[in-house]
Amino acid sequence: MPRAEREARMLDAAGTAFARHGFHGASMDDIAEASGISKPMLYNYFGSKEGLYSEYVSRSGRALVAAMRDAAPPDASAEERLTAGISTFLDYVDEHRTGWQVLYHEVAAQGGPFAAEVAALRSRVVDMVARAVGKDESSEAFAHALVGAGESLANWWLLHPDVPRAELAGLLLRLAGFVEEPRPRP
Amino acid sequence: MPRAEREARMLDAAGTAFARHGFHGASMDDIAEASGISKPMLYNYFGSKEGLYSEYVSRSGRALVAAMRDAAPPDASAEERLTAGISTFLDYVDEHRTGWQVLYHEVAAQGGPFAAEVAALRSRVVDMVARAVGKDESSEAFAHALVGAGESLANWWLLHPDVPRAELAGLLLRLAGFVEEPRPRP
Amino acid sequence: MPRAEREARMLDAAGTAFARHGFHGASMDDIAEASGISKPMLYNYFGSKEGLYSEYVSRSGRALVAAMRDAAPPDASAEERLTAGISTFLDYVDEHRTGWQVLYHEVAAQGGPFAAEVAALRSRVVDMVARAVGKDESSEAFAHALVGAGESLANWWLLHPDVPRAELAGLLLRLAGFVEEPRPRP
Amino acid sequence: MPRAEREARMLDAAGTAFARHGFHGASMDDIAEASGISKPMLYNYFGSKEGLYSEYVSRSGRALVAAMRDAAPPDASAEERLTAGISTFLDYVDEHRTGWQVLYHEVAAQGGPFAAEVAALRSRVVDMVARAVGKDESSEAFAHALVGAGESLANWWLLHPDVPRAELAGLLLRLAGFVEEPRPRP
DNA sequence: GATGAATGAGGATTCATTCAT
DNA sequence: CATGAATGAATCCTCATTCAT
Repeated sequence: MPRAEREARMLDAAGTAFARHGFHGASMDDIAEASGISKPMLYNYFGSKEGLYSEYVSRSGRALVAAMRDAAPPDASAEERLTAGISTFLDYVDEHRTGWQVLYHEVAAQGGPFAAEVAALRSRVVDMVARAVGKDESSEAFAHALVGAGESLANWWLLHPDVPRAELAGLLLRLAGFVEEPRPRP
Repeated sequence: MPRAEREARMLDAAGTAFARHGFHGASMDDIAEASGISKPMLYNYFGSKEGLYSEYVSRSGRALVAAMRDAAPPDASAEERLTAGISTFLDYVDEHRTGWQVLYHEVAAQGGPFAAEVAALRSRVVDMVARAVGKDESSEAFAHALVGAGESLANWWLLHPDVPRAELAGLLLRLAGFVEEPRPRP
Repeated sequence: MPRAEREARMLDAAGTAFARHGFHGASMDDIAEASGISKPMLYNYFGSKEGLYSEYVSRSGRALVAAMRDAAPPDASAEERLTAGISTFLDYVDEHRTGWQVLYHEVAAQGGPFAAEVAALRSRVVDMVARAVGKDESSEAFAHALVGAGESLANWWLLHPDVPRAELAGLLLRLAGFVEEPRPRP
Repeated sequence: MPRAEREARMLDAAGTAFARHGFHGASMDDIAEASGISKPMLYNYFGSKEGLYSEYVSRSGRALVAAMRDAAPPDASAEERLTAGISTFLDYVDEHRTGWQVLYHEVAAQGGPFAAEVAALRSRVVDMVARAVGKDESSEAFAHALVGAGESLANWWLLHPDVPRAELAGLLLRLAGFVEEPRPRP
């Protein structure tokens, strides 16, 4: 079996276990068994449980950020870039459910040993959003709010899969201020 | 030492440990030592590690929801209620940092044995928000997005304590659609 | 509450717990709760768990041996004494089921810390039997066998309470050699 | 070290500990240390303390019953079969002292979670004896008495090893009714 | 005298990690 | 390389025992 495939299988099994039970709850025994590869190989490839987790989180996060960054051509308008980013984000969540769960969990675990890396990745997303929505002084806070809204909405969507993706994207765009008509003051 | 104080100390130490290491990562030994009370007492008061965690989460969550519900008089307008709720939420996060961390962490752990209770509490917040922002069909999704925005913003604020609370509240209100002037289309 | 009654209640609860769960399996907490008397009292009266157990075993054993010794007048014949002893023994087992269970359990635990006392009590029973069945050289072994037969039969009887007591007594007497007609060689 | 030998060592140490302290009193720590094998191996091989105990009891019991069943050729007479069974039983007790102690102890612990299996094994012995001594209505009780006599005698013999085995066997046979001359009525 | 409340010590069990083959 | 087999170090939990009131 080629090295790359072995690695992929291990990471796959690890992701499933981490998503289901969390870092502490998942056991190396289970991961080894689920991947069909012996425990010493896990250690040979990833050094430790932390190494394995870190690698999984890191890959998932990089994949998400890269996809969002490449979602729109560099010369696109702010609105186009935001639209493409939102769409790509929702695609990612839909297609990499376990990866997303682990990532989001780590976002929430603010102080842990892996939080730094995830925080850095999330910062890049926030920056993208901030650049797209404008440059005034409060845009960083605003971007944080928008990213949180997107995360929450994505999680809600996983429980309500019938809601069409476009509706969610529209909602987020409206939140971001890209609206035909403002919500009238009640 | 009166029974209530002992209990408070244990819950305090437990909260800190859970916030820092998560449920699995925190050990009853450490909690006992940090609270200055012996392990058997933890079991006498809370029955098990799960019981202790559950009690901590439960209290924190109830306190938050109750505070938000009572934030505005019943005859207040939607905007007033939302404003008061946001303000109360930010107060809570500011004053009960560890409680908030544990709660938010549990929001992210979507499948665990305690998630149900936290999910129920969060639902009540979402409902409050949904009622405040209107009744159209997409308001549930919209409310989820707003709540996520608030959570994310609160976490960001904890890292940037100099930002005045009013600014955050204004931002969230604007997101909710209560704005003097819509963001102009760029 | 008079001291004697308190003691009796504690011993009663202890006997039940010991019979049901064994020495190690029974907990002082349970015994205290079952007797309706607080744990410190148990320690005040019996010093330790071992003390409590020992006292219970000791009383039960002494009661059994005393009853058997006094079962027949001193001038009775061997057969009469044996008959009376067997009958008394069966009475005891029937009426003090828990005491008997604990005693027999201790007989079987040959090496434990309480075995010595129980062994001494049992020796006295064996001696009585030995004196009753005769004085030839093998009578000690023979008496041991008879006592074991009685114990086993008593336990069997507890599971088959419909068998009349007289039948068991007859069987044991026949085993002891006091028979009208010997079992014919098949 | 081959797997079988490791297992044997663990069972050996377990037997000693269980015979000396009983199920509850024996600790897995002690068993592991006595066997020179680490605790996790005990769990790997036997699953739990109960599993270990159960396996030890089960093996000991099966060995005893099998030996007794195969002690005589199938076409032997009742007396021959009984003689052979008694002899085999005494051999077993002599050669597997700890196994016997644990088994006998479990016979006395009438209600525990392992009692059922031991009771079933003992029943088979009782049945063998019942078949050997005849078929009248009281033979079950009689067989129970005889088996108890054998057990008690065996225990006595362990404390008096100088008594020749044949003497004990003769005594038991005589009790069973296979005698040249009945004990004369005193 | 009597008890609610407290704890030190230890028990069963699991897990990340590492060799010997 | 690859793995079956092994373990040191925790972890959760319980229990006999003792104070302070």
